[in-house]
Amino acid sequence: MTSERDVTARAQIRNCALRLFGERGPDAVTVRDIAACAGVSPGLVLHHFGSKQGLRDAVDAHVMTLFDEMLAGAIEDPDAFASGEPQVVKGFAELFASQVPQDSPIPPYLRRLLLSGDPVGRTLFRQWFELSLTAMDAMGAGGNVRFTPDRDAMAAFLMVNDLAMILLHDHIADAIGTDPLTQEGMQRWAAVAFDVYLNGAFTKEDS
Amino acid sequence: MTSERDVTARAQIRNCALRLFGERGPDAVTVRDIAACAGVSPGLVLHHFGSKQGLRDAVDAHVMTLFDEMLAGAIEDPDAFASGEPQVVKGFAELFASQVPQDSPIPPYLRRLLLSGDPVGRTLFRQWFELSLTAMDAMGAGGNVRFTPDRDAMAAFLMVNDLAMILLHDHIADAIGTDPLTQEGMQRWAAVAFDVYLNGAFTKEDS
DNA sequence: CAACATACTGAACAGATGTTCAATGCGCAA
DNA sequence: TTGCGCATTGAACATCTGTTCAGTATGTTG
Repeated sequence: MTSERDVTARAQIRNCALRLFGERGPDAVTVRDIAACAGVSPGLVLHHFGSKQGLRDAVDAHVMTLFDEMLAGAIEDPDAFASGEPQVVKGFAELFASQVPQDSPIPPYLRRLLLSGDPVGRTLFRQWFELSLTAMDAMGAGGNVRFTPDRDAMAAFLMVNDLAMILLHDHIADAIGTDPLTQEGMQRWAAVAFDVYLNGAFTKEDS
Repeated sequence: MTSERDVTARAQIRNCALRLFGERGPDAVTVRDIAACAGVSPGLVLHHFGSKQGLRDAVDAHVMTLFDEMLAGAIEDPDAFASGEPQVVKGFAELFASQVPQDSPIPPYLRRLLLSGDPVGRTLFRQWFELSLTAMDAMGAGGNVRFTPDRDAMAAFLMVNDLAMILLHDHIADAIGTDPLTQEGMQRWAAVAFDVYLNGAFTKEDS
């Protein structure tokens, strides 16, 4: 009897919570809001998830699963890793642009996850940072990335630059007039990033 | 009769709201929380600011004023702008590290401002972006920054990389083991940024 | 058919929250 | 002193919110 799609009411509730939590923040969303969005009674939300906190945990777990699948799919993809291309540039940002639909609730939720200070976000960042380290090492072994004395800081720098595009993407779209999470916007952004990472941003007056 | 410092109760309330809003988000902070933090009664909060929304607006306005002063001071400072040094690198991030105390409530609040999607954050970003554009132009005229076909995207890229360090600074501190908003952490971070912006991050195999 | 498990509803409740308001204290001018 | 204006309090109120629960429907198993 679900109106929208052929998904269980439980999944419907979880999806609504994911979207609303991302848009307004969990504290500004009531159980009744979620129930109304999912077209069910408030009681059913608690019936399936025990409590609002339980629902938050379930949404967190679901998002982590989605990310895991996304990364796993990307790693298995022969075109993505271990090729001759510089991988940190077309890292998370391009992965997002290719895998995540236009109006996906994931980016807003990711924003909250990384900036709310909760342990789930910390775990996620840590996980991605480890991945960035190994990716950079692989690129270094392939001769694509310069040697640097501060390996950790360099990996963090490149990764954070990448993440920033996702976190600030609305502002960037406002500023440069193109949404960097669309295909063409990503090309424009990647062009600049590639240029800087290849040639730097400053002139060398001494060379 | 204020216990903490020699500030008016009104300012005390505003400061507490700023700190608590930044830490937990406005929706998770009650009027009673703020009153307790400021050592006053809940009624006084509403007496001074009309409503909770009024207090939020007042905090926003206060933060905007602080940023204006910070930027105005930096622009007037002969050592900061219009020198021969590359300015976008030691832009907002270093400005923050030098002007903002260790446990300042500003960074957490700035995070919420930029990522909550409200118009104040949008204004702030826009404002800083315009500043970045003029700064980059000045550097270009001075011969410090390379010519680039996509001026807007380049300025946005450099600025966003800088902002990211502030937004993600807890995560970065976790990952690399040094807080990039301290003096030594900033030096480490700036070293990497300077290196990349001067020499790039990739090797050129064709040169 | 009967018994049961499960999905689901909607009313009800206790506590929290934003807000109002009458009352109090206090400094200051007349 | 008297009176006025402002800061401040704390109780009270209406509403909202998370949660509980008794009850209904439906499909499944014996």
